[in-house]
Amino acid sequence: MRPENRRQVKELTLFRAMPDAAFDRLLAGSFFQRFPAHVVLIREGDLADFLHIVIDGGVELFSNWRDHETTISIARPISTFILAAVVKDAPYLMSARTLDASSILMIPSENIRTAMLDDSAFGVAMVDELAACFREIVKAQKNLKLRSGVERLANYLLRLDAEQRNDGRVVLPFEKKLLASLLNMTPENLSRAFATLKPYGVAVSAAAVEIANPGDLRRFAKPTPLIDDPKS
Amino acid sequence: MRPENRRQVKELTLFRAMPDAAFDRLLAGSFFQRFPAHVVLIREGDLADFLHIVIDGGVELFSNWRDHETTISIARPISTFILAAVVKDAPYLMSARTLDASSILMIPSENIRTAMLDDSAFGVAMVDELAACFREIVKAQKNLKLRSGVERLANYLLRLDAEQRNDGRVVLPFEKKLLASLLNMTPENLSRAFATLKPYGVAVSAAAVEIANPGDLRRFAKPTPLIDDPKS
DNA sequence: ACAGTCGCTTGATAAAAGTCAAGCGACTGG
DNA sequence: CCAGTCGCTTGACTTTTATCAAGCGACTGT
Repeated sequence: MRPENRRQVKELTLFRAMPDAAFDRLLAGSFFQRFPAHVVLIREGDLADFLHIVIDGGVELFSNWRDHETTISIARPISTFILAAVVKDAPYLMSARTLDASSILMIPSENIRTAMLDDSAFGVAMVDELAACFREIVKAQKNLKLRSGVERLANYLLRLDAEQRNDGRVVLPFEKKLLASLLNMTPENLSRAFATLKPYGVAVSAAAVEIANPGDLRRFAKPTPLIDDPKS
Repeated sequence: MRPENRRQVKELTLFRAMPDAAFDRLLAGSFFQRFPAHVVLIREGDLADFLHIVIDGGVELFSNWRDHETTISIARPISTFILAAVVKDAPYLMSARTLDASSILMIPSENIRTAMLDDSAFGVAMVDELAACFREIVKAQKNLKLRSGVERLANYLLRLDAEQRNDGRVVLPFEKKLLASLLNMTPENLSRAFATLKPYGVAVSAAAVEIANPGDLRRFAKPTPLIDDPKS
């Protein structure tokens, strides 16, 4: 791991308040590793030996049941994933695979748990992180239960537009197939959902999406901070 | 609040390790209140002033968007709810209403946050609680995204059967209307879902459900600990 | 006792989402 | 260069789910 990466990780709210020496102890026995795209990092049901942190690239968290598979979320740098399994010392509930070539830092679960007991500020940071994760997934749950597929897509596009701030020109950050799985629809259905949004000024060509008039789309999508605002 | 109630709350994993004096400080400024059925305790979007704990009765956590409403979860004694909003000092993401006549203990958010800073063992307990909540809702998400309505019902019945341990005789703990909302279907559809399960030995009469042969239902429902086991 | 409401069920119908099949264009490896 | 694969789209069709309407029985308040 390059010193710059160490610095980036240390900047996470989770570790920011930690004394340098404690952070070094935390990292003892960690691995920093580069993986190619589409490598499975974690299989659901396995025991949570390591806390994972995406330093570079991207990771898909997904799950299977019978012959179905669904994407739960996408982890982008710099962020942790599967924190909850680590603190509970329990089996992972989700699998994880790299989206692109990615750098991953793996910290032994044991280190996290002991650091938490030693350092109450770190405990507080963990509480904060877990609460944030919980709220994210509650929003995802509401999104899923209260909205139709087309509505989920419309609101997703508005979020991208807000993130990318490029005046209605949005580029999808990954394959449509994956987007479909994240939004809980089939790829065929996603295609049709884009077509449905055409009258609201949405034009797609490959990964580039143009939102002619965000106001129109907004009136259709009816976003609310209690579902769509990443903070809050 | 009766001394017995205090003892029950103190028994929660969240508070168990806390010294008695600290627990008293935590409860300073708390309210213990009885509410009739169907009273709204919390409105989503409001600021999280209090941590709520169900001492008796039951509470439905739900959410609205446009003209839709959905149940996110049910809180039964003795348990906390909306913990995440409290620690983030953020708006509630869900509304809450009593299901039956209920006793609720309300602890000022501020007390929780200061207790967390003062007492690192309490911080650890909070981490544990939040991680458990997170894992619960991840399972709910998988349940929702990977299974059909009938499959969700079948697995729900199996869980009730395991909880109630009454040899295939199960009693639904609340109205079918609410169950439908929890399972993300309409009441009409829930009726039909019960009918669909008839060939697998499921017979309904009002709130009483008889599972003639749990093995049959199990083969249909294909439960997995990674979705259906409340612990794990 | 009675009208009124409410929870639940059933049937008919409509809308949403999934499946199957085909085709197109981009990339990939021999 | 070419065959093969893969992501994506479109069309036809099926299945699932929601909506609308009606009816039944239990409970409620007058």
